[in-house]
Amino acid sequence: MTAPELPRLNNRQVAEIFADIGDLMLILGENRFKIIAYQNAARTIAELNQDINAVHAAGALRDIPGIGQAIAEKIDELLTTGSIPFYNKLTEQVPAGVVAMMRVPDVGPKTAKRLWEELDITGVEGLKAAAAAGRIRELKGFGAKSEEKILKGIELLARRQNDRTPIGSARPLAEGLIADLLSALPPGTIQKIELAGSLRRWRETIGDVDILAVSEQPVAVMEAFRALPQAVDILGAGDRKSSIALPNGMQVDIRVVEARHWGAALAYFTGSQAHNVAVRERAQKQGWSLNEYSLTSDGHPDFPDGTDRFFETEEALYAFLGLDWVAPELRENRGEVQAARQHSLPRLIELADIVGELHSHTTFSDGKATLEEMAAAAQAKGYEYWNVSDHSIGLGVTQGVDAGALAEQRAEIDRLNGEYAAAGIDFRLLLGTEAEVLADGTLGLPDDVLATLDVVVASIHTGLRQDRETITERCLKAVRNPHVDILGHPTGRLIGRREPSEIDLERVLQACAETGTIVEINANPARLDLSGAYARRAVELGCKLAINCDAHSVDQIDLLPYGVHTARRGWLTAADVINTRPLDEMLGMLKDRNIRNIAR
DNA sequence: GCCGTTTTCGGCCCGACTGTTTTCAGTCG
Repeated sequence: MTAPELPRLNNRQVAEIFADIGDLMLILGENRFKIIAYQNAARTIAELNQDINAVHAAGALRDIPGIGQAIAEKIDELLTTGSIPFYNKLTEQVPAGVVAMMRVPDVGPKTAKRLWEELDITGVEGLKAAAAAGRIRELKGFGAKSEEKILKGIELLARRQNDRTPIGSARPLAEGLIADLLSALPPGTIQKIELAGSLRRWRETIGDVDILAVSEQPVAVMEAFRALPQAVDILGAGDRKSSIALPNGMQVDIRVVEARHWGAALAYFTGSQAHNVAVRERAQKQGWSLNEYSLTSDGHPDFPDGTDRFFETEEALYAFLGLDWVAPELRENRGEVQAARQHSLPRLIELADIVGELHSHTTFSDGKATLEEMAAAAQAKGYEYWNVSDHSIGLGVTQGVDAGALAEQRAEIDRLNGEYAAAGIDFRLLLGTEAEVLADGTLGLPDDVLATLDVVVASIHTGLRQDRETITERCLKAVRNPHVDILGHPTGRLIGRREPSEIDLERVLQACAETGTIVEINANPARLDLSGAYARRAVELGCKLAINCDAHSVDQIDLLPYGVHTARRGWLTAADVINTRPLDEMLGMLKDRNIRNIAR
């Protein structure tokens, strides 16, 4: 008798189960360090850049930091039998809706447990009704204000569709807030102000916006902040710390510190929590306790306990602990603290390293600007080369280029390149296409047409719901086509709106490494595809990458920083990215057939 | 439950703010 086929669980689904275990244990009041272990495991699995099933099959679960014997066994149970007895026991003890109540701001495990046990409330709906009916004040330690807070929290929860906001929405909002705050105060009130938290680390989604400032007049800053027109709600109002809610439900926290606290405070509020813990452990070993203001001696042989050391910059703080300064994008406790100690952090790619774009659109397909307008904008931005890569025919939703349109584009590009050359401008247009990878893995244009182009990007836009084997084989077929230079937005995800396809990235990236196909980091903040984590994996497997804006309008050329910071989250250096290279060198890194087309 | 450049046992970050308290527990980041 063979075991019934189990549905395959992806990393996110496995991570959710372990996060749920952590939440259930919180409510049941289990040992907090065990809870932290489950929470860490959940986070690690969610951010893992390899398929958990593959790691499991290879017997390498224990190699994942934060996964020990007990959790490895539970993952094994889950993947081989489809369930975890330990987890089942927990869910039997706590009604399903009780964990969900913890999503309401200010409702934590203790509160949720009391609401359930003492008032028999087992869900957010019941909580809302009880608060509205004034039943919660019956509990010792709760009053009318608690009910108000709960109702407000539920409202806030409903207003934001997702827990986290894509960085592409959050960053402009946050930058606007800072600008408005500065203009609401007399010049000089704020000496320093910076985004901290996940925005400074350039995570792809943002929970809360964290702003850190230095000012001699913290109260004035607090008042101006809470009076901002974007504040639909005041969630906290202290002398040095305040929180507001924005119309989209996003929470913004501001904190004002003294100038001498800046280094420790910026490090503290940039996080991540896991990175902070690792740095703090390092400090402790040296006899220092680290908080958001300073290092305080605690068991240090040379300083009496309680001696403070202040740092005006992060660099000074890290240096004091014997660490190189760690770029915020790396602060996820993925080996960066050890590398900082060994002075082996990579020299990360920077925005200025990018000299060319290899994926862009014009009115020949679904772009908003003409070829000439895009070229002028690109040239004005200082690019050295620019690949025009309109959608090929084959993508149903938009008009695409065929051989005739490509000939037209070639003529226009030749004319413009001639003008640049005559004017002594160091800028070169290339002709390519974003070839549609059709459902069977063939491309939207025939090979003899692709062979005439300078740089071919191949992308999947439709059929993203194909099963894992089908979409992987389809993509592999495109990658193995000798005319395909770049694999565009490999997973097809749209952050917060569409999950990545089920594609087996490990196999695809291996094939890219073998064939010399360049892998794209699509800089559009809705995509960021590959992600930083998978970009790192791609480099580990021997791939080269390209960071592309995929601009459909002149404005979208400005999205490049999202791509560069994503690459930095993947520990990438300029050497890993081909469009940091001068034109000839870049072309030489493509599957080599292109050289003959471009040399003239 | 995890982990090790003092440890295979004994640790595991810490302060601000809030609400309901007369000294603190809960939540959050």
